[in-house]
Amino acid sequence: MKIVEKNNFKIDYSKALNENFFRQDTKTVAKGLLGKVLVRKIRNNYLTAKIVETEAYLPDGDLSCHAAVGKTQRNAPMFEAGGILYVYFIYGVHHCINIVTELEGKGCAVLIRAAEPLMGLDIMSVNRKNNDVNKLCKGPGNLAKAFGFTVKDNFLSLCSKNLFIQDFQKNNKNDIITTKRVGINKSKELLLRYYLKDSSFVTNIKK
DNA sequence: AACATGATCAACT
DNA sequence: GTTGATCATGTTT
Repeated sequence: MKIVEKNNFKIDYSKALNENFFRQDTKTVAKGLLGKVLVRKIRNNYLTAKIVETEAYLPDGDLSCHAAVGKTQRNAPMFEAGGILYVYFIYGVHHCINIVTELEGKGCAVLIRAAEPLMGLDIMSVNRKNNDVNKLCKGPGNLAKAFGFTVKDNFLSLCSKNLFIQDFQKNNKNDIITTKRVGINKSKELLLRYYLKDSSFVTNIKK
């Protein structure tokens, strides 16, 4: 396997998170994913980016969670056991990727909202039709587009050599900011958005 | 009718 | 530079 390295990050499948990580409490997973690296291999190329912003969507008391309406064709992946992908299409234009959490039947996930591109920037730029590194994976729609995720990728395992989350940066509690979630109208008062304080790759929210 | 968004453009500091 | 209006567009309710 070709050695690939960038910003002190080196792909190492032995450091991939296993199912047990994703099957924890959703808030724990959402916070825990910050600083870790999303790795996807497509057509023998690696795309990698450090996760800097997430949102939790909870199985109980969260009307904004897609699973709150019960199991449907669209949200079916959310009811599987944690550790797989849930991708949905939104506003007729964008895809958003989520990592399913907790146990089978629960209905919850973590939305990946932004990441710091590390490797495969050339391919991400082509996918995005944009060369601005700062913005390649800024925002859930942009992130999914940079990585080439679509609804066809629903149910994909996040514990495979072609798609996994690699342990990387350790955060202090002070490094993580917690706020209300973005772009929702139900259960909007819940503080379930998390991001790394000093990252310039987090989405800029306008009030 | 609403939607877990983003690009663009006009008008303003 | 920033801010706010507008729009693109498919799927779900």
